[in-house]
Amino acid sequence: MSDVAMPIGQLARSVGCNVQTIRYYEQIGLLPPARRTAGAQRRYGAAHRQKLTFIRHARELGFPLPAIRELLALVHEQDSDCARADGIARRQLEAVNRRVAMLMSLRTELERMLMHDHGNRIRDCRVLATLADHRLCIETHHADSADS
Amino acid sequence: MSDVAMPIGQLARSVGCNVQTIRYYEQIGLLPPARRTAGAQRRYGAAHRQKLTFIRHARELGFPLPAIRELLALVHEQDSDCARADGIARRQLEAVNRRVAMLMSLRTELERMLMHDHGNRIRDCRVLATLADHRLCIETHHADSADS
DNA sequence: GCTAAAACCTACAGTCACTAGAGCTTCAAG
DNA sequence: CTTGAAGCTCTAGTGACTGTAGGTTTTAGC
Repeated sequence: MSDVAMPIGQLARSVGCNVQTIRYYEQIGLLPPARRTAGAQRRYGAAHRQKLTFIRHARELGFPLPAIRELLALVHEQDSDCARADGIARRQLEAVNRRVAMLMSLRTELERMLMHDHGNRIRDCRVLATLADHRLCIETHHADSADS
Repeated sequence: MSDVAMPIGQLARSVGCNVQTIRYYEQIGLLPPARRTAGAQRRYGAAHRQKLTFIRHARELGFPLPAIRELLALVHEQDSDCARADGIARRQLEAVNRRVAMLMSLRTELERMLMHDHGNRIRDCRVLATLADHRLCIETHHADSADS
């Protein structure tokens, strides 16, 4: 894995994403354009790999691309205030908390559906009955924009 | 909320989704086409509302539309086996479990990032440092197809 | 130097489950 | 009969990629 003049496929393997994703990031301006060989193939160095690692890690943590763009910009303002990065992370944490809470209640509901399903004919199927009638739910689990 | 000859907006309000969504469901064949007035406006009855309620509830529980299509088909086979509906719900439960597990570890990671952030200049920012270097994470939190 | 295969390139379409908008028509109340 | 809300179709856009077609470049072996 030589850092110097890496082709795109090698970079992709080394950070664990796929090739199209890298080209996509370049296309939307998240990654700076790579330098090219005479035959117009992309070649990457250490700087690009670091940036891509940062992006992929943030994506794994669920940050949306606009937030990542902002975070990347912050990295370059070494002397500016950290509060903005903290704010972005905090908002992300809140979003994660909302999603966890909702998923937990969905899980409860699904487990309840499955546990109480004693009929083996459709007409006695608790799963289908529950889906057909919201009143059979204990908890409320309304998606409030925390779906994605 | 008279059940007879409801226009689309009223149906939408009564199940808590929006109008375009209903038209979309009809377009992709998830809801049967509504009957129309002379002026080609859709009018719905109780059967449509029940079906739509079922669909929306399943969506709130995170079922993807193809799974819902299958569940809807099962409802009409009153005498067939319940196992298929159970299987669908069980797969959905597993997906929810995977997502919860991942989100919990993301939350831990985000909390850790925020808790340890004592520098107020970017160069000491734990949030940015963690994103830049995966080795600063305790837990692994790699998204394995449980992202959406 | 030559060949073959792997890897690369661009450009565009598709995914999922909607959402938004333009531009027009119909309905229901007064 | 008028008016304004609500309806209609059609098309495009969202986010974050993924997949495909059809062509070019690179690289390894001989």
